[in-house]
Order: sequence, then C-alpha cells, then structure tokens
Amino acid sequence: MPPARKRKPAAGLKSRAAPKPAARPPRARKIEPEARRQAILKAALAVFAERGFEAARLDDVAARAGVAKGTLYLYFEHKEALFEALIRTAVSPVMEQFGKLAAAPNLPPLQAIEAFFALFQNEVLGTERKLLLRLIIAEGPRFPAIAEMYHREVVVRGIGLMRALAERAARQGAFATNGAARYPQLIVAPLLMAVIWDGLFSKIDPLDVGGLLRAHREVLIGKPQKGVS
Amino acid sequence: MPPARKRKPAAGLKSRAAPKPAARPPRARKIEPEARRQAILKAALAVFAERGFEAARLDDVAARAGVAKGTLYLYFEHKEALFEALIRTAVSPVMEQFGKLAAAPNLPPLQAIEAFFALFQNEVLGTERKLLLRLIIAEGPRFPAIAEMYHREVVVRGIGLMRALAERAARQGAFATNGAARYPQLIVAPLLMAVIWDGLFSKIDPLDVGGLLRAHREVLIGKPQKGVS
Amino acid sequence: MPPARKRKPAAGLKSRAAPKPAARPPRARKIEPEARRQAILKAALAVFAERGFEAARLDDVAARAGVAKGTLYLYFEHKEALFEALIRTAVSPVMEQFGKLAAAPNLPPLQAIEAFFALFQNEVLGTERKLLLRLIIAEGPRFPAIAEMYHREVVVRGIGLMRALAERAARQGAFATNGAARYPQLIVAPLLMAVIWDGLFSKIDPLDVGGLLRAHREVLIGKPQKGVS
Amino acid sequence: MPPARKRKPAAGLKSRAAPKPAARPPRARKIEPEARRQAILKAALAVFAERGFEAARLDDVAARAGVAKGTLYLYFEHKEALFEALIRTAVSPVMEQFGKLAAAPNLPPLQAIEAFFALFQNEVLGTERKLLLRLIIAEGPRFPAIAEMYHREVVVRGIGLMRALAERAARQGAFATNGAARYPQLIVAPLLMAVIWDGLFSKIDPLDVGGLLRAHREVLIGKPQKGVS
DNA sequence: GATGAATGAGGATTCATTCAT
DNA sequence: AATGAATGAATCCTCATTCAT
Repeated sequence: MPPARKRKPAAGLKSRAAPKPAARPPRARKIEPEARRQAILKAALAVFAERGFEAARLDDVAARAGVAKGTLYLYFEHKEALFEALIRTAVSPVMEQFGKLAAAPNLPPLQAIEAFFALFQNEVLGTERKLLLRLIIAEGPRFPAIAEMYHREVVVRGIGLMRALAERAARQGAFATNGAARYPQLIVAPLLMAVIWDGLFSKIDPLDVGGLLRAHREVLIGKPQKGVS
Repeated sequence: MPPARKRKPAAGLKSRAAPKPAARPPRARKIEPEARRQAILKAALAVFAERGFEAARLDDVAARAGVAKGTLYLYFEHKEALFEALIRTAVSPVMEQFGKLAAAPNLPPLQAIEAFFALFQNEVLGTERKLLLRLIIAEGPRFPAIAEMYHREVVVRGIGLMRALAERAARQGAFATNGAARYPQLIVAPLLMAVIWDGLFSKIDPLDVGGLLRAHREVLIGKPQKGVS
Repeated sequence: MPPARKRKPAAGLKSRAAPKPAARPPRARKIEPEARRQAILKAALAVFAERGFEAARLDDVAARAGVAKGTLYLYFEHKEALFEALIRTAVSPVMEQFGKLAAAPNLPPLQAIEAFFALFQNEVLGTERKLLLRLIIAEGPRFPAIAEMYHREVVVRGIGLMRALAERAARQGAFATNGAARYPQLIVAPLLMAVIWDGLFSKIDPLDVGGLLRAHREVLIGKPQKGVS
Repeated sequence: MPPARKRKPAAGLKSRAAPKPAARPPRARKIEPEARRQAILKAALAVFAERGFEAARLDDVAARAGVAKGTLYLYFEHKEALFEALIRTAVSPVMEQFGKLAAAPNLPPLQAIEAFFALFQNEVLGTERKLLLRLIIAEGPRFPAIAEMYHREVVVRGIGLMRALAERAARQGAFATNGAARYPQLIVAPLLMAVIWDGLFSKIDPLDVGGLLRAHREVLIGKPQKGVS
C-alpha cells in the first residue's frame, strides 16, 4: 500500500482499510515502495518505543529509516497515522503465531501452555515486539482506536484461546481449579508483568522470566512440577 | 522613551485562557502553601495521567490547579520535577497501607491475601492512584530515577511482603505450591493486569476485577473456594 | 479522536507579526542558502545593535530577514551562536582592509596614518560596522569568546600595525615622541572615542570626526599641520 | 527620597526631580530609608554592570541589597528608573572631584593634567565607578535620557575643563599644538580606551594604564618627558 | 516519487511587577 | 513600610507539516 496523497481529509482512524496489503507482485523499481514502508515502520517502532509517541521525533524516524522527512508523508498521513500503522502492522504476525497454537487443539493443555509461554518468551520478550506491547500499554489510553483494534485483534482472540485451553485443562484435571478458565487473563498476567518489569527494572533488578513462568505453570497446575527443571 | 518590556496591552491575543473558565478567584492568597502544592500535584496527576508526560501541558496543570502558570515554578523547578514529585508524593500513602498489612503477620495468609486484594481494589483501582500506577508503567522507562525509586520504595517491599505471605501459605498448605513464594510477582500480576485492562479497555470491555481476583485466589490456593463470596 | 497537536486554526491570535508588514513573499524558496544566511546576519546586526544581545528578539531578526522564526535555527544553533557568527563574520572584512595598509610598509608613516584614519571613517564610522564595534564594546564583557576572538583577530594585529607605523614615524622624526610607539592604543583611542560619542551623543551634540582626527594627527606629530585641509 | 508610591503614571525620565536629596536629618528609625536606598543602588550597580540592563534580574539586586523584591518598588518605580537613578547617583561624586580641579585654575597645566589622570586612575579605574562608565557606554544608546544627562552633567563640563586646560597649555607652549585645545576629547580618549580595554581584555592581556597615560602625556606635550618616571 | 528547507503554532520557562498580608 | 508569593506577558526553541524543486 504505497503513499497516501490525501490532504488530511478529516483525520483518520476510520479508514479501516484492507486487512492486509498482501505483497503486491514486485516490479523491481528504485526501491520497492513496500520495502521503504517497512523500513519506515521499523524505524518508527524503535523511535516510538524509546521515547513514546509525543516525544518521538519524525526527524529521527526518517533518519533511522534512511529517508527524507517529507517522504514519511508519502507513506503516512500523520505522525498519528504512522503510529497506528506501526501497531497494526506489528500486531498481525503475532496473530499468525497464535493461529498455529489454536490449530493444534488436541495438544495436551499443559504442553500448549508451555508452547505458548515459550512463544511469548521467544517471539515477544526476546524481540522488538516487546516494545510494541509496551507502547500499546503506555499509549493505548490516548489512542482509543488502537486500543480497540488491539482488543479486537489480539485480546479477544488470545483470551478465547486461553479460555479454551484452560477449560480443557480444568476438565482433564490438569488445572486444579477452573479459575483460569473463568478468567483467562490470569494465564497472561505474568507475561504482562514480565514485559513491564523488563521495561522498568531490567537494569536494576532483572527478572528471571523462565523461572517466573515455570512457577506460574506450577501455580496454575496446582501442584509442584517434577521432571521439568 | 526607551525600550523596556512593553506590556502591549493593545493587540489581539485574547486570553488563550482556560478550557474551564471556572471563575478564577483573582489573586487567591494565603491558601496555605501546602494546600496549594497539593492542588498543583492533584492537577498534575490528572493532566499527566490523561496525556502522558510529554503531551501534558503545564498550562493545563496550572489552570486545573487554579493558579497561574508561573506559580508552578514557585513550587517545582521543572515539568520533570513536578512529575517526579507527583509520583513520590503519591507513592508514600500506599506504603503506609502496606505497613498495616505487614504489621499483622499472624493473620492467616489467605485472609492477608484477601485483605491485600481488597486494599488494592479500594485504594488503587478505585481511586486516582490507578492513574499513578499507569503513569509509572508508561513513563517509567524514560525516568530511571522514578523507576528506581518505585522499585526501592514499592516493589522491593511489596515483593518482600508477598513472599513472606506466600511462604507462610505454602508451609501451611494453604497454597498448593511454593511457586508464588519463589516468584511473588505472580500474586501481583493480575492486579497489574487489571490496571492495564482498565486503562485500555474499560470502555469497550470492562473487567470484573472482583471476579478476577477471586479466581486468582482460587488458582493460588489450588482448589475451588467454597464459601467466600 | 485522540490528541495530537491541534492546529487550532480558529480562535484569535491574529499574527503578532511584523512591525514592518513588508508584504512577505509567501514561501521564498531557492534563495541561495548563503544569501539567506547573509540576510539573517544583516538583520541580526541591526537588531542586536539596536537593542543589545539580551533585549534583541529573534522574532524581530526573523521578520527583518524576511524568514520565519524557525528558519533562523536552520542556520544558527542559538541566539548566542547567531550573535557570535555575526561578530565573526563582520570582523573579517575589516581585516582585509588592514592587510592592504600593512602591504604598503614603505608608505610614509604620516600618509599611512592618514589612510588609516580615512579607512576607519569610511569603512567603520560611515557604515553599519560601527554598530558592530559598539556591540563588541557593550557585549564583549559577557562573551569572553568574542572578546578573545576580537583581541586575537583585530586588536593584536591592529596594535602591531600601529606600533610598526609609530616606530617608523618616531625614528624618522615624524612623531615628536615615541609615546605612540610604546602604546599604539593612543593612535586608536580617538577612533574609539568617535564611535562611542556617535552612539551616545550623535543626536544632541554630533562630533566632527574629521576635525577630531586632524587634531589628533597634529598632536601625534607634535606640531601644527600646515597645508593639509 | 523615600518610596515612590505612584502607579506608573506615564513612564518617567521626565521627573527631573531635585538635584540631590541632600541627606534628610536622620531620625534613626528601623533602617534609615536613605541607607536602604543606597544599599539598593549599590547592589544595582553590581548587578547591572555584570549582566547589562536587560539581563540583570531584580531578584538579584534585591538579594544583594538584602531587601525583598517588592521593596525595590517602594524606592524606584521601574527597573528602568532604578537604572537611571543608579547612573545619576553615581555620576555626581565624580563631578565634585571635577570641581576641585576646576577650582585650581592657576595650577600649571601639566600638573593639572597629571592630577586629572591620577584622579581618573584612582577614582574611576580603581573603583566600581569604572563599571558605571562601562554601563553608560554599553546601555547609553538605549537610554537617551541617560545619555543626555551624562552629556550635560559630565561631558560638557569635562570637555570645558579639558579645553581650558589645553588652551592654557598651548598658550604657554606646554603643549606643542593646539589640537587638544580644539578637541579636548583627545585628552580623554585614552582613558576611555583604558576602561574599555579593561572590560574586554583584562583577563587575556591587561593594559598598563600608568604607562599608557605617561605616554599619552608625552604625546600631548610633544616631547619626551624627563624626570617623571 | 523523493527531498529537505521553510514554516509557524505551541509550549516551557523567566522575570518585572503587583498586592494581600 | 516591608514582604515575597502570585501573576502572566514575553521569548526562546522545537518539531509536525508543507511544498517548490
């Protein structure tokens, strides 16, 4: 989805355009517009994450993306539009991963949980994606559209997944209670905690996320785990 | 007639004044400096929480506090100093509450947990203090001094309290595992989740925090709770 | 619709603009960056000279240079940087003139003195450069870097020139004493006096600089001058 | 001349009030108002001299004078009024000294010159009064009233004195030419030079004022001075 | 399409001046 | 008279956005 070329028609957020641009057949021009767009988004994630939406300077985004400042406006209407695109773009891949987990409903719940935690550690906490999550937490309150999108795209699905999983686990006796089935947020909460802890205290008091999640699993299961570390 | 700061009383510039006209008492004096300071801090909490540190305008803080812009600088050196004072000030009272819980070490752990959750619901989630927590989460990464202070004053103590509690509970068999004793963050994580959820989704999908915490308790205990609510 | 810098195009605030309306060419572009830089420096000289460093308003400089306020910052980091550039820039051309005098060391000293005085009258007192000198005198004490630069670039060289000249004159008997050779400042002092007098009293009691300098020459020579003027 | 108690009637400078308050019979109250006034003026001289009129902060003046900021306004209408009073006040004593010189018209001109230079060295260059002179030079252009006053009170009289002296010297053959008689500024110019040099270069290249003035005398006289140093 | 110089509204901060005590 | 907290206009500087090339 190349440039925008609209003179701020009314302020966006509404234009809930195509679900995904879906990689247009490349025609090898100067520099693939899509690549440029990606470069900008990547730069934007770094800059927005480091400084927050307001303090982020588009100058920095442009410099980091290796484009001119004006170029940003060929791809995004506003700073705000860039920010929202950034979130939207980065959120999708996570969903795909979710899809994989959901696609294996016959996986024993404990293994599924384990897989989910691992996925989170590797694909979120271990990557720039944790910045994204942090950004949503920090800026979401000022960007209802983003919060709404995130809720719809990620939270609802994630909760659904977790609930199914927890219900299965509770039914099979793998979880000692159905508390997590009733409030699947409980499964995710420590992950959130890990992200926030990382953002605030990683320098002064780093958290052993592996240990945290192992302990979390024990609590969910309701009894000490033997075998696994 | 030489230069000297002309007050240019002619010319437009009609008072870019207050979004809330709020009939400003012309020259409110003798309002107990401390009260004024509190008013500023209160206003600052509201404004900073609503917009974030960078986007917050001191004009708004002043207007909201019912003082002139310059007055802020009689009480705080900077925007940043105001922000930090805000956090510091608001953090202490929470500590006192913590103190009360800690002062009752012979309280049965389950009751202590329950009390703690209730305290959090009433004194944090139910008040403006949740804004504070949200601010720390959102802005902490850019304010190491604040993160550090919060860690020292709140997190370390809180974790200590929770750990003692969880250990007692584990020893007495009240908790099915010692997971929470090893990672007391697990006890607090759902509270964090509640605050963040509230900030992001309260409008579109409010969370039943009471239910969440009841379920959380069940999970911690490792078996369904009868009786209680 | 979230926050984001609202351009508030409604509401008053009618352009606190230019003291000199001067039909501003809307978006003057491609005006040779160097020319623009010069325009800014020229405007800055006028404004700084009229009001002094502190009282000078960059708004005025911008208006006078026919650029937007922000444009100044594309060319100069600070108000102070602009000020220093201003001094530096304006100082060099004077040096070139000095060079010419120095390049004619065989010129009879009296003629050299005469040429020097004429140069000063035409190139300093008769132009905006006298403002520069006045600025250095007035602001130099607060700008050590500028004083140092001026000393190094102008004073040391100027003194050197004058000393060589005065020594020659003394040796040849053209000057009755070697006082000026020992303190070449004596040759220059009346020029300084002229600049200061001009700045303070030109309106109420203008000084005949030509007469002053003729008399000065007589004194230096040690006997009445016949012939010349 | 105690307080002012007028609400900025029209901006002053006109109120060319009493020539001198003339020490009112002290009634030993709290703190002699006149003493307070003097303290303020003294503080003001220091602060204005160090920073210039615009940059000088009345807070600093007040602090230095040991009074509250508001108190300044009991004694002076404006910052500007304070500045002008400062100049006026400090100028008078110099005039008295002048008087003494003028009162000895039978003193041999060379001795009178010498006395004058000594007076300047001791009473101006050697004291805070040089700051005053510097202030007048630097700020005078923006304060026509001050320039005018200074011209009237100091310059005209000084020039008159110098002229009389130079004429006598020329007539008696003590001066080789009547150049200085025609432009008595020539006598004073090196003094000015000394003040300015001191302000700009005292740190990096101090000037031997004694030597300068001796050389100056030689030049004026038109032949080397034996005897004196 | 891309560029980046130019624009100018906006916001933090300062400080002369006022005025209730 | 003296105080100093309060005021708010003024000013520097930033940075999102525009637009001529």
